Amino acid sequence: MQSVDEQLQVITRGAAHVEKLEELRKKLERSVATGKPLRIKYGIDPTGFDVHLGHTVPLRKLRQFQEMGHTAVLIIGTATAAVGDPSGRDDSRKSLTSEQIEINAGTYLTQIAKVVEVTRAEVRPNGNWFSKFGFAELLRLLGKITVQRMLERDDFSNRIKAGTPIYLHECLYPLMQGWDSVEIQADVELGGTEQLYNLMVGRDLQRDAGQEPQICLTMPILRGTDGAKKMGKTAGNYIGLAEPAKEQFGKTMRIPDELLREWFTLLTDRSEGEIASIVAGHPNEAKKLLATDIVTFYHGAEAAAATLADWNKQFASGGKQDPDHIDEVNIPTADLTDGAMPAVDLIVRAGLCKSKGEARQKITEGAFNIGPDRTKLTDVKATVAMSDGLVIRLGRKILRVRVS
RNA sequence: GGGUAGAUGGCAGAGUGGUCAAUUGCACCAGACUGUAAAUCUGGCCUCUUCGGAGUUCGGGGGUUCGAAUCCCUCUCUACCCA
Repeated sequence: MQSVDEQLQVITRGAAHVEKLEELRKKLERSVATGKPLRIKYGIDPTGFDVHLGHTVPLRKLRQFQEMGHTAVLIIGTATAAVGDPSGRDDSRKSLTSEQIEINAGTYLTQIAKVVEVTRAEVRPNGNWFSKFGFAELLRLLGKITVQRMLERDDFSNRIKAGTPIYLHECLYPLMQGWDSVEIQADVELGGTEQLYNLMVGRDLQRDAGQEPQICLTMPILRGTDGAKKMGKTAGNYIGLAEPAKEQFGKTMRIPDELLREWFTLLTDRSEGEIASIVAGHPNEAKKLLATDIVTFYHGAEAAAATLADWNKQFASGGKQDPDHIDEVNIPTADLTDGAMPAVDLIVRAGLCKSKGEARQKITEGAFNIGPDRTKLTDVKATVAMSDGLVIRLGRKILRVRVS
């Protein structure tokens, strides 16, 4: 096991806040002395299907704890998902049915496994204890916190000001999350900065239950590909762990330059000094490196190299070439007339445009071209002579047609 | 329980009987420029179209009218105020 100072250095890298650092040091000292690992809690609510890079910020931290020999405790919020976390929200969450939650929980775990060693972690659905929770226990839990304290948090006071509703059950959420900490006897809980309130409730409840309060370790919120909003499903600015290498790479290349440092810090293990020198260089090169790092992590070094090669081939200044790996679309011969097809139909069939009208517009704009010499079609009524393997392009999208 | 104000395209938000497929902003897509970044400019952004138009839209349902997003009835939902 590494020394306390070494561990502290790893733990605090990239972290936003540690509550409290001194207590953490004590816990680590004891752990090193006794050889007993700390219990590191991280909770995730299965509210959707995609785990994205934003989630990986605390997850990566959890992995680092694992690498140092501590125990990761993953709380799957099967019970809390039904309530919905009000943190950082300006409206209430839609509650999910238990079937949805069940399905989501499964897909979440397989995705999380890309970051954390799930097989070595304790996985605890919090429905396990909340389903047995009695009304008397609930009342006792509710008695631990005042309405004033609940309402003073920013999320709620903003919503009160804005006039958006706050439902009573949402107030239950922090208590439930805090109770999870008691159930699993957490030493440290990880979360985004917006989680601080919820994490602190855990401390209170643990103290109340006669346990040593957990350390609250918050990580900065990762901004999404737009560089403005928090990465999330609703904002549509996220990169999913399950996305293909090409998508992850391309999306990373399109992030604003200002995001580079933040992303390097929170999404890679590179040292601060290394990051500083990378960011000082040309942003385009820095982004390629970042994109390669990310793709390597989720798809392996080989895939990353291939994706980078494709990228360079397609976009490197000078000759524009087609990448080696192009997605394919199948067109049955039966749909062709004399071996040809109207360009407009082809574009829609290939999924490059949503409607024929849009396809016409794009053709007029000169966005559509085909074949090895990039013949630009500008006539809305043009037909395309179809041959197997024909490459069609619309803007930055590129597809190979398979005729069968 | 009583009262008031609302529900318009992905979001915000105009429109209050015909000139409304619905101003505008954001987001989004494409073109030019570039580093497929940003910024900027241009075009587009319900569907179909023989490019003349045509068809379905303004919470749901029903009605008035030659004609409704706009008026009436009703249902559903939401916020605010009073209790």
